[in-house]
Amino acid sequence: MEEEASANEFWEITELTSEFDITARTLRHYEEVGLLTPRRVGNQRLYSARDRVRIRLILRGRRLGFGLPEIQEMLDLYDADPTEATQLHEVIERGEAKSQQIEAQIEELQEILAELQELSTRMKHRLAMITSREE
Amino acid sequence: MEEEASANEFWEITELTSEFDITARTLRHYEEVGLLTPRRVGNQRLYSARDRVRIRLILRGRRLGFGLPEIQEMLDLYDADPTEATQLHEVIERGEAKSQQIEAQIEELQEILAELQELSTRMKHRLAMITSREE
DNA sequence: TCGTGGATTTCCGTTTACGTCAACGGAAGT
DNA sequence: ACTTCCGTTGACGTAAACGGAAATCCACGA
Repeated sequence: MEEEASANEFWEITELTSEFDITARTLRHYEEVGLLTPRRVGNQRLYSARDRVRIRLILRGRRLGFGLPEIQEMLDLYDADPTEATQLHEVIERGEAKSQQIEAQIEELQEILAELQELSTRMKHRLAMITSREE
Repeated sequence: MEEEASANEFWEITELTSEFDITARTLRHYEEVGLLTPRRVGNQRLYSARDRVRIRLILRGRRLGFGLPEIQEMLDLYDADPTEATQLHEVIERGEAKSQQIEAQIEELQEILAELQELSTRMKHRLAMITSREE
């Protein structure tokens, strides 16, 4: 009975490094560039649930080849809470721009996928020819 | 009447730089790492139609965030012309592995897309609220 | 009080994918 | 012959995204 109170609201850095399989250096780097802003107790970092969500989003973006500034933009979109109409317009515009970009990206990936699958079926046919001839 | 014969079989480097909007350095770099192997006339590079196809594929891969070694792998798959059954198996395996990886990538992109679109509709609703209240 | 283990800061190193000179070459027009 | 215009080969520079080592800090238990 020492810290069970307030139900694990925060996480230390090493907990997250093992959970997400990244290094502490990486988390500190994300902080350096402004992607994360964990609380401090003394000089020790404590990450909130929101931070964890953001980490998940960042890593997904990285897997997909996005750069950190680009990921920052997308996080900004999620965070946006505009009250004025003009600001709302702006956020909607940027969101739809990103959407279109991602749609294009999906289409290009689907092209590659189709080509790979066609390749695969060609090779399978060829394999069938060979093995039948070899009997 | 000086070079119309054999119908523009090859391209010089600057033709390609303007066509694909990349620098000569980039093309030479792709050659350094083995992605391209243009012919030489003297020490001047001449790119074939096949080279142009590869350049297109390379640039598409780059847009999608793939690294050059990864692009090399995919080009190797397209180039593969295996005759032995074991080699065929290998190519098929690698091709299907890449396919699965790309499918996963597409799914993650679709998640992002869905989130962005949801965000957009939320913002549009909010905008509608505001503007109607302001009349 | 000491040490020990974990966290932090600082700073230099590394990889990838080119950018950017510098120096030179060869063909083409004049 | 001279300039002009690509083109070439080094060789070094650079931005992004961390890696890794060294030195420091610091709470906690024996």
